Amino acid sequence: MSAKYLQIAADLTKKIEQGSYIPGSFLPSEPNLTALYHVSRETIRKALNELMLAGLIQKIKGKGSIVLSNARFSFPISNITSFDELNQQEQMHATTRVLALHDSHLPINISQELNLTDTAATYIGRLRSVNHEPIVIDEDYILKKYVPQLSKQVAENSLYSYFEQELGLAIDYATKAITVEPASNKIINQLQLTDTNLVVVVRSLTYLKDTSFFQYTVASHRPDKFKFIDFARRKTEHGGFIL
Amino acid sequence: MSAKYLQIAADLTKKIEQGSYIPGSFLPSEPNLTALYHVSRETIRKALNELMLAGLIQKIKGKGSIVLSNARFSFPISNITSFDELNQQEQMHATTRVLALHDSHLPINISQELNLTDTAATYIGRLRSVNHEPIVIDEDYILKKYVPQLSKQVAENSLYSYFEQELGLAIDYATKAITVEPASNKIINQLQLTDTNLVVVVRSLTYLKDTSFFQYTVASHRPDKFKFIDFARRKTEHGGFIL
DNA sequence: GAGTGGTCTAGACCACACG
DNA sequence: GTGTGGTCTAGACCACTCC
Repeated sequence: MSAKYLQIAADLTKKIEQGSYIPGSFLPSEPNLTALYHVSRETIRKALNELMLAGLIQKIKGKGSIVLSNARFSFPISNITSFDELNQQEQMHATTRVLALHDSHLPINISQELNLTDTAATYIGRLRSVNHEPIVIDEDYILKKYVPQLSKQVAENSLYSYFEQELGLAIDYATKAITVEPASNKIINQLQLTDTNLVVVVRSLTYLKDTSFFQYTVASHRPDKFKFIDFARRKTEHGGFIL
Repeated sequence: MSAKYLQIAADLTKKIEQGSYIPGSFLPSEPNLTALYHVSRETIRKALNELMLAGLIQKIKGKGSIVLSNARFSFPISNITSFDELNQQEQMHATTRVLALHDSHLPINISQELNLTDTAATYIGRLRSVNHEPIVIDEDYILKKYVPQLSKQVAENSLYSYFEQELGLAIDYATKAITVEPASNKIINQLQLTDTNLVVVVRSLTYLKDTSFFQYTVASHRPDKFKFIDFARRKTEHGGFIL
């Protein structure tokens, strides 16, 4: 049983997606939602705040909460969604081929930057394809400390669901960097690049809820298949924040 | 006079940045912060939530709020920060050359997608350079409805500070899409690309606080100079959200 | 003035971590 | 058990929008 405000947020999200609330129109006012859901106003406000963060609504003081549209996240890297979860959402026919799976260590620059001593890791190399077109090469380093063993079968499916559901690991946040770089010949061949030697590289450092570092990933995307969509709210000045 | 919780968030942020609170250590507990700042616990929690969103701390139930580090946003597209604001933050010597400034209209695909009729806009083309190296070509379409006139002088400086401080426009959020595409010959020349014809294209739709569409921007970056860094929290399943 | 969202309070109960 | 963060309440006052 999750928190009330999350249930309310999920319910409102569903109603927006189903069209019960039309983009451009206003949601019921906070006092009205308070009555509808039989909760206090602060709880309603927490729920609406979730919709704000998701870019689904915009609140206007003195007027109300307006339903936004166009907020389509077709490749939401910003939410740590993995390839397999995307696959299900986007209804595309994707395949994953495991190219390598063996014991290894974190790259030195990473373990140095993070000040880690226990760098034993499992290395996984995977080629993801959509409709028989190679899209991205994922290279993962997963710390043995948290995942001692990994099978090829798991690697062919979703690592994240295995980590979370089978191992009970609580994945929580990540820092990601996107750059464009020349690819190695190996990757050029694997992605079947012909016109260019450039790939989009997304490097991720993933952490657990207890802030321990857990996984390093380098994803090399075909540049013509890469798309990243983001919703951003403007920071205010002088130490201000998003609201 | 901004809200208490924002002042507290700004104060805590300052103390983290100054090193009063060390990465890896815990902040004072919420009851302690309540006493320190003489506010209620919910107000403290709103402040801490801002630090969470900014990736500065991580809260662990039953333990406390731990100070994170490593979260360095060297090119935070995800916060709508503009080139000029970045310039000041990053201490780099940057120049802006205005290549074009004339009346125009929004591209048809944009006005159709957004269902706009009043598409009169000012077109601005600008070349941004750092240390005499061309980095990015910005092409802006700014609706005349909100900004009837624009001078070359304003375009050479920060459009955003002009919009916000001179015109009092409240810029609030944007959707952004990042792709990699072949560039036109014109842009290839302007960015002095030699090894490749690919550029990183960041398209932005910017909106005001009242949800009215305001500006369309196409930024074409030299691929070797492009970097995007992001901090992301994991979405929970079944309609769940970030927290 | 009536209705809206923005902020804040003082208290309560719960779940989790640790000794 | 004690301390921590997570949630929720019922009320209050303010600023803004619109009539």
